[in-house]
Amino acid sequence: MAQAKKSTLVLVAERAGVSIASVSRVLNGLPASDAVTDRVRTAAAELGYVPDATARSLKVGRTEQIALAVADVGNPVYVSMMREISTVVTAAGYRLVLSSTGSDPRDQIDLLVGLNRGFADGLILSPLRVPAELGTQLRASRFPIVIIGSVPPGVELDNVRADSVAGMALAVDHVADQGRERIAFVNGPVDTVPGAARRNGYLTALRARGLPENADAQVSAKDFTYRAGLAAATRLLEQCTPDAIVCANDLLAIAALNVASRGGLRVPDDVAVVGMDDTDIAELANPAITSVDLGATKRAKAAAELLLRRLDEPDADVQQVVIEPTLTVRASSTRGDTP
Amino acid sequence: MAQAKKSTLVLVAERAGVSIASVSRVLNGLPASDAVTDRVRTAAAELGYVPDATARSLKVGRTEQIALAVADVGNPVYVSMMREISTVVTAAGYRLVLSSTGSDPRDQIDLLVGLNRGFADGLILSPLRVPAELGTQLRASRFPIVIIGSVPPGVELDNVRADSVAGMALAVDHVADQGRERIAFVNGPVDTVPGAARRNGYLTALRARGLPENADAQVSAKDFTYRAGLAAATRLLEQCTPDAIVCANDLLAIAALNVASRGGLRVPDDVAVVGMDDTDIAELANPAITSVDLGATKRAKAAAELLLRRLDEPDADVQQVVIEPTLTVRASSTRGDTP
DNA sequence: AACGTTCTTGTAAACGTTTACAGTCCAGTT
DNA sequence: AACTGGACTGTAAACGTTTACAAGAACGTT
Repeated sequence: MAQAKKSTLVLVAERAGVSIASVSRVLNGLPASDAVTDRVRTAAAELGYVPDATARSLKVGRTEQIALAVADVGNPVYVSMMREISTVVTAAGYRLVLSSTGSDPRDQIDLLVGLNRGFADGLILSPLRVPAELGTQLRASRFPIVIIGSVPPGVELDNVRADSVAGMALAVDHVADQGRERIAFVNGPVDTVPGAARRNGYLTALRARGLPENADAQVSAKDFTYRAGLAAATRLLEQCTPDAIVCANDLLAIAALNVASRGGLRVPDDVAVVGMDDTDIAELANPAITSVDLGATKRAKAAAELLLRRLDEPDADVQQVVIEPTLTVRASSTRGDTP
Repeated sequence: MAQAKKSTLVLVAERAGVSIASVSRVLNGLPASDAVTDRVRTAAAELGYVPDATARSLKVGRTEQIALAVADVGNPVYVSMMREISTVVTAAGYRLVLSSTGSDPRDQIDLLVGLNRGFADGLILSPLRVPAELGTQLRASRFPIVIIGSVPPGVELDNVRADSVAGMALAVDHVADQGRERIAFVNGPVDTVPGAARRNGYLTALRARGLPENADAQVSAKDFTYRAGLAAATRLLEQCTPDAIVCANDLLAIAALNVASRGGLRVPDDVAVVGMDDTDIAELANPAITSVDLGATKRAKAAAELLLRRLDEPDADVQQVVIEPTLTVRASSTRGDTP
């Protein structure tokens, strides 16, 4: 039935009494006489022959692998992206190679030169930070790359983006519509791409609404994590008394929620909390957290499809997709009549 | 500086005026004269030469890739395992290929025959369910495999296991030591490997403690998810009034926590809640959830190291590692004086 | 001065496929 | 009977490396 030795085309060919070309043809469904087809099929089955992926890759110039690089494999947003990308690319017959680019910006560079070794046919990259050298490396790549997030200046690549400004507006408008006016903001690090974008969105939304910007009502966690969020939210509530807290992240939102309610504030009656990304954990907070979905899975799906398309037609026009955010209202922001 | 065409050994050799063998030797650090070394180095740099991974793999018979197969890329436990495995194997110079084996048991089989195509040098497999055919396929594999979880009967493979019985005992003893006697259990599906093991652990712990088994105090969620947990916990609290709820999972635990507190029960005063796996989310529940760490990251690390070791010495003895569980006590189970 | 060492380099084969090309065979034409 | 064409099959060359082997150079030894 199955065996422990590896068997090759020539073994199958010998056993079937044909040339290796014929074996290859039969196994790839190219035309062959019934007699040869039969002999090859049974020989291959008897030997438990499985074609070698590496040899095939070398010959046809494709690895059937797609690389995915995210900053932190553990982050819930990336997790949902990974899951989505994984299903899309495996459905298309590709394997997924996972690279965690960590916090070291050099990792991204290393990855890109690594990509030029040809271990994958294409790359989906979601950079947290965008150092200058990344741009030059991106431009020098021989392989298709699609970016989740914004591309460095001067780089022409397929990319898919969230609309942070619209997302923040959704959050701010939602609580402002309830008559809340002291809308605070718990951000992540401002020197990251999402951190900068969300800060910009928050300020724009405030301005559009005619609400004052108040420096005391803004804090930045030193990370997009729960721990960092606890510290930031504590700081925030020491320096102001908001009636709504908008957060750059669901983890930060849960932190804010817990700090607030442990501090004796009632959520949502005294203060509303709104998160962002609408990850699974938004639902399991108590009360469940209203969250702006920036379309992580949609972005992931779009990115995967963009890459697959470019692998099909390498010379197609560069495409840019923007995913519109949506608001999922839950108990943390609905006074009185909880849904 | 960098270029868009792929350059090969022969291009570098021509430019340096030496043979491809010399280029290969220089680039691999084998002895060569200073003159040749210099010429090759500069030629390679000028051309932006990067060796082709596929060709190298074909020649040396290694892909420098390790495959990881988990049931659900989205599950927090698997996420932390992934993260750990990712760091260990990349530190050792391997890339990580991710396969989600989903719920379809055929996926695992497909993966194993796929592995025989040689796209990876080894596999780390964490099967949720273990159909009979999996055993025969595992035995037939030409490549090193390490199992996270228990191995099918008759299969000799490196593996690393959690000690569910000890873990459950930790949970049950913890609440029983507080004088709680009506200790309920929210499990996941019993037809899964962890589901069965945890159920067994719960019953064993109860017995060891001299506590009665009560069918009404046990429910199984149809999934290890929060949603399923809500339904199961609701059912549980309709059919009994426990003073402690032990859960097979942190997600299930948070569900139980929320159902209980929304039902007017005070946690931990009226009822203690204990989770399992000690994932990140245990900490962000309110109150934070006491959880038994079954050592997911330790298991992941051990599995990765086992695989690396076997890749080094293929004929080493089969090794089996058991990770001891630990209990992290948090607010959800500590009456009165919260830590 | 001839010889053995040692060090360096080139030639060529191999890894396991795919595929262009040429050859064979056979049927159908003229 | 010779010829054309089609359908099939085999030969051999790639893909880009690594590496066994042999050949050559440089050197010290007798």
